Amino acid sequence: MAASAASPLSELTGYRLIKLGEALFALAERTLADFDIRPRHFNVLTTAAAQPSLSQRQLADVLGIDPNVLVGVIDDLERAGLASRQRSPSDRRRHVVAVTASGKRLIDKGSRAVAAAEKQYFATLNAQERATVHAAAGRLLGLSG
Amino acid sequence: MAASAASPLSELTGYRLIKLGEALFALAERTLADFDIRPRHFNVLTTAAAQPSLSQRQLADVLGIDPNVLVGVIDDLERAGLASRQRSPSDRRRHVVAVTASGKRLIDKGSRAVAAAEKQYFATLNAQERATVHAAAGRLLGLSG
DNA sequence: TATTGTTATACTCTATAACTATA
DNA sequence: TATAGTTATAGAGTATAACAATA
Repeated sequence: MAASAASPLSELTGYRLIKLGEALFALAERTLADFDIRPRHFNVLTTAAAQPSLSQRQLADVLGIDPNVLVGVIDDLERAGLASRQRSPSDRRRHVVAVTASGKRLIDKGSRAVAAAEKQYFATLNAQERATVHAAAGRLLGLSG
Repeated sequence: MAASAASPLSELTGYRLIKLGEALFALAERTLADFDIRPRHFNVLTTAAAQPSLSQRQLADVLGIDPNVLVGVIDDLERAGLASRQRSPSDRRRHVVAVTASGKRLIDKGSRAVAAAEKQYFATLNAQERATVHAAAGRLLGLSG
């Protein structure tokens, strides 16, 4: 039993999942570092690409991050040539975030790399275990899929 | 499918588990706030209680936190009367962390509260799903249990 | 000289609230 | 006046390295 070599809390499922989340975030960070992009930036980029009509405010709402944080992230993405701001003609207060061709290529490459890293990380789980974890996490998070 | 209402990354198991970990950390924070203690402090306290002979350095190693951070945590625990530092007679450089009776009572109450909060949080999972998630997380983290 | 605990420092991240420009 | 984006500021958290006491 691990309780003598680690925290007694590691017998709690919630504690394990907190640690697992931290480990997976670190894995994402390492994996995406090969493409000079951080997880949050990659998340913003893929979401903007999937929903090209979103304003910064809507993007911030969808991703659950503060609008002022998004400013810096999009600054970085613009500087790297991965996305660009475009004023909405109908409401000139709004900035619609457009992903460049370079940004889309990075999404493709990054997604493949992250999926491969995940597959390796979860290699000790069989197909059924992995499906259960995936579905259970989705249900607990209130995702419809 | 959730992809149109959230990040496309939410189809990745790793992304879901990162978000799940964040949600569970927030749940632990809210639950333990009733006892005026934070998750990290509770973790240090329970580990020190389970292994009374550990020095601060060993405690830091076991919990994977920096020794300088542990200083502040133990300061807080001492101030709250939950633990106390005791110099090791055999090596006067070392501080062994002793948990007080009050600290042990808090461990009992806090553990019950956290377990109850978890049980409710995982209520939508059946017994087998929950067992699979628990075991899978343990295996991925390299726990022996 | 090496190690334990502590302190000091700087850096990152985040949260809040002003500020501008548009509506 | 209200909202979108931006900027400024302060606070929390963390990481690194210097430091005093002990080995």
